[in-house]
Amino acid sequence: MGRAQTGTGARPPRATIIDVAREAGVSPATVSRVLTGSKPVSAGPEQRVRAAVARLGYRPNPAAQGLLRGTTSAVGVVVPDLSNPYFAEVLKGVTNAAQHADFRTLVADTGEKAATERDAALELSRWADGVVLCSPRMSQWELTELAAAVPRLVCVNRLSRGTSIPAVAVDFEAGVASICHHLRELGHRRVAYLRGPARAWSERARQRGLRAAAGPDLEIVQIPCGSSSVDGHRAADAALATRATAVMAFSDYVALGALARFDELGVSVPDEVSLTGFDDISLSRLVSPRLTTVTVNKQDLGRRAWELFVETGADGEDGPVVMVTPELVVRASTAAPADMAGSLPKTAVDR
Amino acid sequence: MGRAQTGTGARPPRATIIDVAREAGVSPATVSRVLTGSKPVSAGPEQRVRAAVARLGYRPNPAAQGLLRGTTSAVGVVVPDLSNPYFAEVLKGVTNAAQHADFRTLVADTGEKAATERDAALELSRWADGVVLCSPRMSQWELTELAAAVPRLVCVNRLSRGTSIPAVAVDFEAGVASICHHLRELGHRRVAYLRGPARAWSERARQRGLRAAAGPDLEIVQIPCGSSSVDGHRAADAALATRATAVMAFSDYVALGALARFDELGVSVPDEVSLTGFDDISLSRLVSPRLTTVTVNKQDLGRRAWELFVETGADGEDGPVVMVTPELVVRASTAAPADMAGSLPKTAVDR
DNA sequence: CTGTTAGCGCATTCAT
DNA sequence: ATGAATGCGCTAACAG
Repeated sequence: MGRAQTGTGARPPRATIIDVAREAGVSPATVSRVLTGSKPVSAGPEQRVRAAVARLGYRPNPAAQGLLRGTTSAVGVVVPDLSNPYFAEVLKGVTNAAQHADFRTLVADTGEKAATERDAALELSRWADGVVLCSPRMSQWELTELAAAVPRLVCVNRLSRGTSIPAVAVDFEAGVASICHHLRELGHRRVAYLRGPARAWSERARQRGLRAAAGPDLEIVQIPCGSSSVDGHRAADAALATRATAVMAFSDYVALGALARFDELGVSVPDEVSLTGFDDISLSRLVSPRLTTVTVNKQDLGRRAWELFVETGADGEDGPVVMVTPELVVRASTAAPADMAGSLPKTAVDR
Repeated sequence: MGRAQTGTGARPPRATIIDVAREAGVSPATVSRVLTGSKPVSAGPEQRVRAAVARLGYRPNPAAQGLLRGTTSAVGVVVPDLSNPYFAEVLKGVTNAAQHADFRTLVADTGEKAATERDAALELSRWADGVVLCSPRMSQWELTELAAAVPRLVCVNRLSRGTSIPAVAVDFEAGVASICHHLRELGHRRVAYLRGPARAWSERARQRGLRAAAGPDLEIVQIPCGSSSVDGHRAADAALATRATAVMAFSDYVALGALARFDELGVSVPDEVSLTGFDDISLSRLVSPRLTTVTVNKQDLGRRAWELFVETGADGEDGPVVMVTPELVVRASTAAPADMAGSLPKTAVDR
């Protein structure tokens, strides 16, 4: 009973370094020296080794190398949800940087469940030299404990005071502040804020920005909401009911959901109500009206996490923290409140 | 010079199975037996081993296990672009299924460059037991050659006639046909098609669907376009210039770009022109008007790829091919052409 | 039921 | 400059 001649049928066993050595008429050690370049090898054997490697299609077994070197040349990335383009972008940033350094990327999706973050990180840490943890939802206490068990743990969008976990994070506080500033300049005095998950570190940071920006000339009304577009869709009515002239969403996703609801309701944006997002996902400039938001380069976030990962390996000293300041991008979803139409000069912005 | 007491400062060396054995007062083999459950172990030693494992926080070294077993319990996934939520979703599907089977996922991003696909797959194949290749752009010839070098290669959205590469793919042909049918039912007779990348397998499949659907009562005008939203934005004017009453986009992304352009132009959808997408990305139901498209469960695609991956390991016989038929979802971006308004009964659909 | 031995594939000693 | 020997951490095959 013969096997198919093409495709996956007959598969020759993988060549080992011994096969190559035999084929080239040298010792395994010489093959290794040629491949790693660790010690000089004279031209003759070198050529024969290279030829044998090519002929056999030999590639060293990473597991064996890892076992010997005690290092894997791999980095783990734990994300709450790969369906969320935000995390997919961060992952891409890490992966690209890692590939550049000849590192592999292992990925785990926790399905937004804080309970599985720990196990996922622990598991990946056995396969990789370290782990990048994106927006971990676990408690501060768990995180600290995890950092003790995982070599080279780097956080994205989660800062931990008192511990030395390296982290790169968006300055949500500053982002929220710039949105508030923008809305106040337009003349808004009462803004509804569509809250994200209460336990999220980024939400708490936003709250700090809100507290700093609130004052006699800017009232913030908090609306429980969530982080998805359907959350935004659901919370839109409550936001409208507050009689606020502007709605500030936790994220672009939430804003887009709210926008869809406003559209269903026949509420015009920005004529009747202004709307802002956060993150500047690609679709925010495609919807109508184009969304005013705050922009952050997610791939860059991932790239910086990689850099931290590399640095951390070097010393293992106190965890450096990189803050990335997002930038306000004013588009068409914000305008002066209806009762002030014409009382302010038109702003010349990216419309 | 003391190290920091918290966080990443002092790190004890990883415990090995020998440490555990010593700690429990047994031999390494017994520890292994307790952990793998390969052979029975009496209660006393078992308890001591478990306690020692917990105390030392021991976890077996996967590299060593892999070396011994000749298998890695990992699967590689190669995608053209992680920024594209389509691929991120497929990746999530694979990852979730893999995690369920206690497999790790390695990911590589080729940056849409066909030239790097081969290397990425080859590289991952050394670290994993096999590779899932998403929408490979490489030539048929390269793909066949790659399949011979990579154990357990599975393709997503790329069928190869003549070879036995297992694959799961969306039935683009049927999807396009159902859109054509829908538009013809509405009364459209002239449709502009915004073409995807000419070399893409999925585009060629769409063309087959188009050829089958075209006829005396349905003319298809081809417009070179691309696969991104900016491509759609750019090609929108040309589509309008054809005087077609409906525009059929290669994908939802392209459609969203075109929609944004129509909005800028003041062209009303669907009153002046109907518009359709393909894929049903989450934002298609949030834009205004909500996009008529064809839906496919991308995570399911990934899950099925995983299943194929598992099956392939079992026999290694001829590659099974799974076709996933997408479903038309009619929303608000399609209607009867303007010159036929009122001449057809309103369709009762998801508006 | 348990301990001892050997070897997975490789890089790195140490000899030559 | 090269070859032979050693061991990374683990599990499977033997012995007891």
